[in-house]
Amino acid sequence: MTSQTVGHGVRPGLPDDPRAAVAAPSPSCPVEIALDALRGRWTTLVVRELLRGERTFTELRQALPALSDKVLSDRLAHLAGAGVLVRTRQAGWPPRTRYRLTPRGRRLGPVLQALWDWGAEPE
Amino acid sequence: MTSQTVGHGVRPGLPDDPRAAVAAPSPSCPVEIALDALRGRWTTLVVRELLRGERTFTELRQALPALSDKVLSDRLAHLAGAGVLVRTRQAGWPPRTRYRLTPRGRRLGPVLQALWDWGAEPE
DNA sequence: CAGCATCCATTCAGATACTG
DNA sequence: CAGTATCTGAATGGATGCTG
Repeated sequence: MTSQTVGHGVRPGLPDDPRAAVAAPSPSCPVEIALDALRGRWTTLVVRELLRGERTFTELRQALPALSDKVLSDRLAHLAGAGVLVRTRQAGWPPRTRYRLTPRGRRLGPVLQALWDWGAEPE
Repeated sequence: MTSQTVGHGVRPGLPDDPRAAVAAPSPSCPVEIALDALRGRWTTLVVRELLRGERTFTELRQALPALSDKVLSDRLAHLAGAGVLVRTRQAGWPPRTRYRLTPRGRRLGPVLQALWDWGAEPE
C-alpha cells in the first residue's frame, strides 16, 4: 500500500527522491526545468515540428500559420536558451536560418510521448 | 535515420501520429490536456505531496508553507476538474476534507518521472 | 527572409480580509 | 478547519509596424 515508487523502480523515483523534497517551487528542480522548457503556448508544437526535422523560420510559420512571428521568435529564443535547439545562420542574401534540435531536444520526444499518453487516456 | 518513432515503438508515437497534426494549440490535444493539468505554479508540488498519500487542506499547507490558501484552493479545484484528485468532505465540526489522487492522478507519477529525468540530465 | 520594438488585453500569483 | 472575495502587480500572448 505504501510502496508506490513509480512501478519499475530503476530510477531514484518521485515522489520520494530526496531531491524532490522541496517545499517551494525551485528553478533547480528537474521537473520545473522540464516544464519551463515546454512552457508557453505553441511551444510543444514548435518542438513537434522540429522533431520531424530541421526547419527555417518561414517553414515553421507555414506549418503553424496562426502563430505570429513575434511569438515564434520568442519561442525559438526560449527553446535555444533551454538547450533544446540550435540556430544556424547562413551568410548571404536572402538570409537563411535553420533551427534544429540538440540531442537534448530530441530527448524531449519520450517526454512528450509520456504527456500524450496520459492526456489520451479515457476518463 | 528517419525512423525516430520514440524508441520502443508500441504507441502510435509522436510526432507522426495523425492526431498530432494540429496546426494550432487545441484543448483536445492529449499533450495540451496533460500540460494543462500540471499548469500553474505549485501544481506539481501539490501532486507530489498527494502521491505520498492523502492529505487534508491544512496538511498540504504545512507541507508547502509558502503557498497561500488562495492559490492552494485554486490548485485543488483545478486538479479536481482535471480528474487528478477527489475531495471528500466529512460531516461534523471541525470540518475535515481529504484530498486524494484518483487512479488517473496516480498515473501522473510516471509522467512527472519523465519530466524529472529530462530535467535532471546534464547539459 | 528573419527578425525586433511597441502597445494592449488578458491571465495569473500573491496579499489581505472575511465566512460556513 | 477549510475555504471564498477582492484587489494589485507582474507576466503573458497577440497585433501592428519597422529593420539588417
